[in-house]
Amino acid sequence: MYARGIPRPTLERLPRYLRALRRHEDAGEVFISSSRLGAEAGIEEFQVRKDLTHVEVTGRPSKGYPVGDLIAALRKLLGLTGQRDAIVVGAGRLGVALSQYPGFANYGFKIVGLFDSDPGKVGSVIGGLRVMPVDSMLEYLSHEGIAMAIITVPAEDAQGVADQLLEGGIKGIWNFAPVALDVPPDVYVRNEDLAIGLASLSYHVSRHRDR
Amino acid sequence: MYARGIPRPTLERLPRYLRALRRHEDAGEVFISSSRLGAEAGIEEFQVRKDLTHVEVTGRPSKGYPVGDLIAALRKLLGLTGQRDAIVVGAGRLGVALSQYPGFANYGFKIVGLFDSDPGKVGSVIGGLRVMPVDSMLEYLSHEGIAMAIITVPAEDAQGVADQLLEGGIKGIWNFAPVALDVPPDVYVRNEDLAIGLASLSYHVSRHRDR
DNA sequence: CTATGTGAAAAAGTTCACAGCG
DNA sequence: CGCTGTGAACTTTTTCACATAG
Repeated sequence: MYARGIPRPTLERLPRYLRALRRHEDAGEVFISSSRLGAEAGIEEFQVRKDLTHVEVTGRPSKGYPVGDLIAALRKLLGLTGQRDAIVVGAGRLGVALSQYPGFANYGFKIVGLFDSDPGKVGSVIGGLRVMPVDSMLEYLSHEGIAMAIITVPAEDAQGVADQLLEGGIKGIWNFAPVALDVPPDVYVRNEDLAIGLASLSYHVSRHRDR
Repeated sequence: MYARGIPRPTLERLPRYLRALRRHEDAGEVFISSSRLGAEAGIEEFQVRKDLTHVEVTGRPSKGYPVGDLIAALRKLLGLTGQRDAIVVGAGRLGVALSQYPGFANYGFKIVGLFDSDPGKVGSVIGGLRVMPVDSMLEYLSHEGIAMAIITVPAEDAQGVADQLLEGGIKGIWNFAPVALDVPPDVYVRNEDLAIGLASLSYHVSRHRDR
């Protein structure tokens, strides 16, 4: 019912509801129950109801939640209505993959700039984006008013890049470099160390063997 | 002190300790304190100590934790000593990026197979890996005894791929397709919807604007 | 009779504070 | 002393159960 201070785990689940809801909208369904929504998102139904408590939408007993309204409310809540442009710093394989990742468009996100420090990469056009020199990043940001950036540079360069992003007014950083970034508290950093994903698989698989 | 049932958040932090510890080992340091380790991993020191409770290593008052022993224990705990080969299904940009991601090698992980259903991709060699047809995957798995797989195919193909992986004896799946997979309970699935990352940034950035 | 919304209970995880060991 | 290890307090999140609304 309120929009502030949503629990982190809830926040991670909201996009999954949104995804499932869109399929229902496409199918022309007007209401969806928490149990149905949960089944599609892989989440328990009472968790769904609890999560939706944080959204400005109320369900109807015997019917469920209004699909269209819920989508609109989730989009608003997740900030998917405002400025959604982001840049990628680091035109390696991962940076390139992310800069063209089709899944982002589904949420209205657009990668509008791709930067690299390698002169051999700068100037080339990758998937419709021209690779720009990192040196020009600050100037670029000062013109464009972009709030989100993705870092896919090597660990040793990440802090330097982050410093420039901050100077350029970036308020949210998705950091794929395996290093802890030092930023002021008003800037949100989401760390995504891909190796942790494999390590996690590895742990579970090895426990599996032990049994 | 025990190795079973480690809390999920702890498990996600262990690889970060491992990363920091290796830097210390390289620097020739024999002991490290929880405060130092925490600072490098970006984690509070009491959290570090609590987490290390789950590891078969004990620190020494006034000195800290033995770096070498701790590394060995973490590696063992995370299953980084056994079979660490994995395959990638889906040779799109993301699949290719992951199949060559240098960060995996740091943990001893190796991507040994790359599969795709597109005949136009099959047969080409990408970063030393030959793209193999998905049709041959089951046979491949039955020979190789691989336990981990990464799915980067489109959402609509993901369940079909997962079914084949299960049949091939895969016990851990890292799923980048934005869909909930249906698998038996003894198979571990880690879902990684990249759009959630951007949505999360977006939420925090938009709250930032509101203030 | 079905499905929401929510207090209350339970579980999980974090933080603290400090006893105790080298 | 310095730094670990951990019980206990606290906080957050999940789970449950059920009154309530259409």
